[in-house]
Amino acid sequence: MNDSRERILSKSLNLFIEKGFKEVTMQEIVQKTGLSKGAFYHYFNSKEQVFEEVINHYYTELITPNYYAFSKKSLKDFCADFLKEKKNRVDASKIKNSNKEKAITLHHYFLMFDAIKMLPAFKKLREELQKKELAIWTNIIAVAKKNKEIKSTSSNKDIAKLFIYASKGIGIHCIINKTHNDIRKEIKTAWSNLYSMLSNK
Amino acid sequence: MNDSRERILSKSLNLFIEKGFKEVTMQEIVQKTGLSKGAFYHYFNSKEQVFEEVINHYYTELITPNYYAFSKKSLKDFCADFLKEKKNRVDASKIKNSNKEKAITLHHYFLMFDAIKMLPAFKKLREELQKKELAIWTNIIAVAKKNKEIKSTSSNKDIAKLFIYASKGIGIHCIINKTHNDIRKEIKTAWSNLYSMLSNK
DNA sequence: TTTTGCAAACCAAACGGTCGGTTTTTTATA
DNA sequence: TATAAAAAACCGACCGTTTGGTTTGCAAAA
Repeated sequence: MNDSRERILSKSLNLFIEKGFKEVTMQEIVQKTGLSKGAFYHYFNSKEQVFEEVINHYYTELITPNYYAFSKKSLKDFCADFLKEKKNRVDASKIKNSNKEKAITLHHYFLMFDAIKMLPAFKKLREELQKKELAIWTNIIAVAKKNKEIKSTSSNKDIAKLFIYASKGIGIHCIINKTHNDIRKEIKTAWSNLYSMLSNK
Repeated sequence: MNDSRERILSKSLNLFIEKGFKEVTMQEIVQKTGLSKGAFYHYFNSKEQVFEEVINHYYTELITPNYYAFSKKSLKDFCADFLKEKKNRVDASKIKNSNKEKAITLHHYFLMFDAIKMLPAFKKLREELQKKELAIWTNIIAVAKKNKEIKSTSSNKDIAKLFIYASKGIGIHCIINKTHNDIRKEIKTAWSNLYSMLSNK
């Protein structure tokens, strides 16, 4: 693909993450890319269009887990795989975008909200991903029950939800309080606590 | 207090909730209030100032739980009280502001993020509230352990976190997926699942 | 007569976007 | 392989609109 075009996409993404869609001005985009407004509008019809492409090309894959990498036999392994895969995914997107940021920040959340607001397709994708996530967790819980890895009177789905909700709660909590570096650790301990409550002690 | 001034505050709040700080324009504010720009700037120095006052007077109390209303003896009661008090609080703010909205929406989150970004005092307040929340949960968990209401090898704090994180995860999850009406129900079942996992069955 | 409450006209700056034109690169042809 | 035509890449002045904010003036209350 064209070099300048890619440059615009890349620089725009950084700006969007930094400040959100509305707060980024054309001036800034043009300035960061080193191009002119004319050049920009040669490649894109509008600011909205860059945003949409940026979200589709970059952000979508950032939030899409590769479920095939997860263990399907042990809940304990599944949890570990989940965290590992997520870390890899985030790291990969950082490298790809040569972003110096060390972690997902509150700004990433803003951007996701912008995307949900502005792009119905993205919103739908997210909803489907969440359904899939719940399904896959429910499945591994069922397996773990059968294997006697855990035991509980709660339904598989309800247990799955506890794992998911805990991680999400930790997510916003750490991001809002700018303790991003603790996210993985915090999720790990939360999950292992849940696990020990479920395993027959 | 002056009538027009209050009117500006009230209408601005609704607009801020609907669209977020940046997206609300002066035009809209004066239009909704039925006043003129001159009138607005007679009472306020800037858009930022209204925002700050709106957050301080209305939003702060919306997010501040009245912990005295909670049971200090039984975890089960504490959970119920927590949900009931939260409902009351949200309802009260709705009545006060004659807001027709049925539930906290994604926009409320946006607004909170705006407030965190723009108002350091609000950010601090939130952080303190969260610390307090964790402390009070940890305490009730300790009590419940002593009472043999629950039993677990996990630390009180870790268990407290599970309850808190679950509710927060459910919060964003429901809000993003526009299933606001399920929040209370969802939290209830999540907590009761946690509870049953902790109580000696 | 002074202060309060407000309206309307007004302002500079910033916004996203356009447009006429120039330079650079690619392609076609002789 | 030289050259002309065409297309793609690019520039920056400019446009109309909207932004948050100001100024002026005036009617009514104090």
